[in-house]
Amino acid sequence: MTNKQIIDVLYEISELLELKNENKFKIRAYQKLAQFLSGYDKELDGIYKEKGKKGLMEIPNVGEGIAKKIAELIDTGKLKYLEDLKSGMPEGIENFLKIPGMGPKTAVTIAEKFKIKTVAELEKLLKEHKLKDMKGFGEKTEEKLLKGIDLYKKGQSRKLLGEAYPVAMGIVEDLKKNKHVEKISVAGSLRRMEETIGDIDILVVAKDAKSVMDDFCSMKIVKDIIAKGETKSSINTIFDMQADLRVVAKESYGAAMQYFTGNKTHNVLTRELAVKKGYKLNEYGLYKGGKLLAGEKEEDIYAELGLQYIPPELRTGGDEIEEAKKNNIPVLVEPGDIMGDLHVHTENSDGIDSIEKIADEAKKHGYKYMAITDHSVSLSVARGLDKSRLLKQIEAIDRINKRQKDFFILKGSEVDILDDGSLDYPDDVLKELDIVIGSVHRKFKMTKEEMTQRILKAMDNKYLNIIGHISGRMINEREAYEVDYEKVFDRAARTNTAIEINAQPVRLDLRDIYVREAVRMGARLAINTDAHRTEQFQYMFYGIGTARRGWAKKEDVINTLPLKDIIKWIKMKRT
DNA sequence: GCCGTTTTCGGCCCGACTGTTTTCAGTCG
Repeated sequence: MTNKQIIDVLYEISELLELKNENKFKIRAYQKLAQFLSGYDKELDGIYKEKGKKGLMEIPNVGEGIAKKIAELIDTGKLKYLEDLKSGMPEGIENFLKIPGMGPKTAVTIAEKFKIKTVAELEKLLKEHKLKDMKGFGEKTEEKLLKGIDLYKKGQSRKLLGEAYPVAMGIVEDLKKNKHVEKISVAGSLRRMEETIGDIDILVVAKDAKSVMDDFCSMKIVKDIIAKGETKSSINTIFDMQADLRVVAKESYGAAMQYFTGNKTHNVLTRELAVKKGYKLNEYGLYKGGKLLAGEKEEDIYAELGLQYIPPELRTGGDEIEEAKKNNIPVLVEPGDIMGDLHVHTENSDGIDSIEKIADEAKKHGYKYMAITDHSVSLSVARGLDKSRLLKQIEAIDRINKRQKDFFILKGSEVDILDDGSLDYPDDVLKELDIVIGSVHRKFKMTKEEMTQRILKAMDNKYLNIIGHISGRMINEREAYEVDYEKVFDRAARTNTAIEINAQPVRLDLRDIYVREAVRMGARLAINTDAHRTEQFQYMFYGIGTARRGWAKKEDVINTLPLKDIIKWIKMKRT
């Protein structure tokens, strides 16, 4: 049983309890744990099989009640408690909760009164105005729910970080034109650099809030206005993403940033900490009695709570607050630390730009080096290079390198890791290269054990320096194949092989929770864009965000090294 | 249902906006 399956069950229970109008703290207990587990890098299945129920109870937010349920789930694949909850419910009612604007109260009332099970039936009722006579139910509510059903039908899957960020930046640029805007920033999951984004949160400091609200609600990309108030507005955009704007006074900017950046659990934890100290924390400031202790700067809020500053990417409601108490938050890797990109494709395989153009672009990004890593011979769909084409490319790169100072192109390849773990070029070809990435591109459906052995064997090749996009996942498109990460990281640390954080928005692979595990185990990372055109160099930003979410420091990442040190590092494995 | 420099019971974060409410419930983040 995977963590994800358990997390889904926990959420399902919390939804059903909500529908039953159960104690809200009980509901929160399930949600809290579900959220905690989504950032947890250990497999519950393994913990239970090794240490039993007791082991489960060592996990934060797991007590006796839930430990018992998880144990039953792992043992039998089923949970009686959940089935009982479901059996007392109108069938299909959980779907109603997925409609924006529809909460548990409305869902239960409607389902019970009209005996309907599907969203289609609900839509029909709404269109026939059958619900209008219900208490507290007017025309506007009817309209709101119909809009909600439209959104539901589109399947509001979360957008990729790389899709949402440019939209958010567009909004920021638009709003900056308003002369009342003193400060503006993205917040929420975007600022936390989550791999997928539900909606765009933007925070503004302005004296004339109304004028900013007006501008926000009349932007070209506005599809419809969900809410418009004095300090808060929400819109739907033509990109099928919701955007929320908050306007606060200057003295509350830090408090508001703190409040709108943390995920729900992080915020609850910080506010609980405030209460324990006899303070109150809200989006306007940290207060003791009526007195404002901190508000303008985010840093001050954490300091007054007795915490080290917690970077946005770490505010996930995991153990970051405990670590901040102990001053254990590391200095995380930053964009300025990156010295070069080690995974780039050219027109010679499935990229579109020439080596020269790519090199020029890399220099513009302030890089000191880069690696050209086209595909290897087996990957014919990507026009992988055979030996003679690869040797020709090597010569070409040598010629270009002779012409330039202060920038160096490493001759590389993204070599296929074949089914048996051998590499797609023989060693006498590999040794002509400066750097080698090994990637799995085919035969994803192996068992976990087989896939792990395949990758371990590849790492034992002394010419292999980096494992590329290790899980093969494509967010919202393709599931990751299973790998035993602990074994891979251990081997990586011992063989001087780096694990890639592939910065393509659809990949972000190695993902955040495993980055942290890799760092703990002493494996090095390489943050690469896997660019197939020069515009994709900007993806580096997303890769760094993922690294930061995994608590990675500059020294954990090989492409923060100066050229001579990275060459030294590669040679270490070859000798 | 979890949790404890307020330990085994009694707490458990805080506020904005909307619709239809004549004082507030429901939803959302």
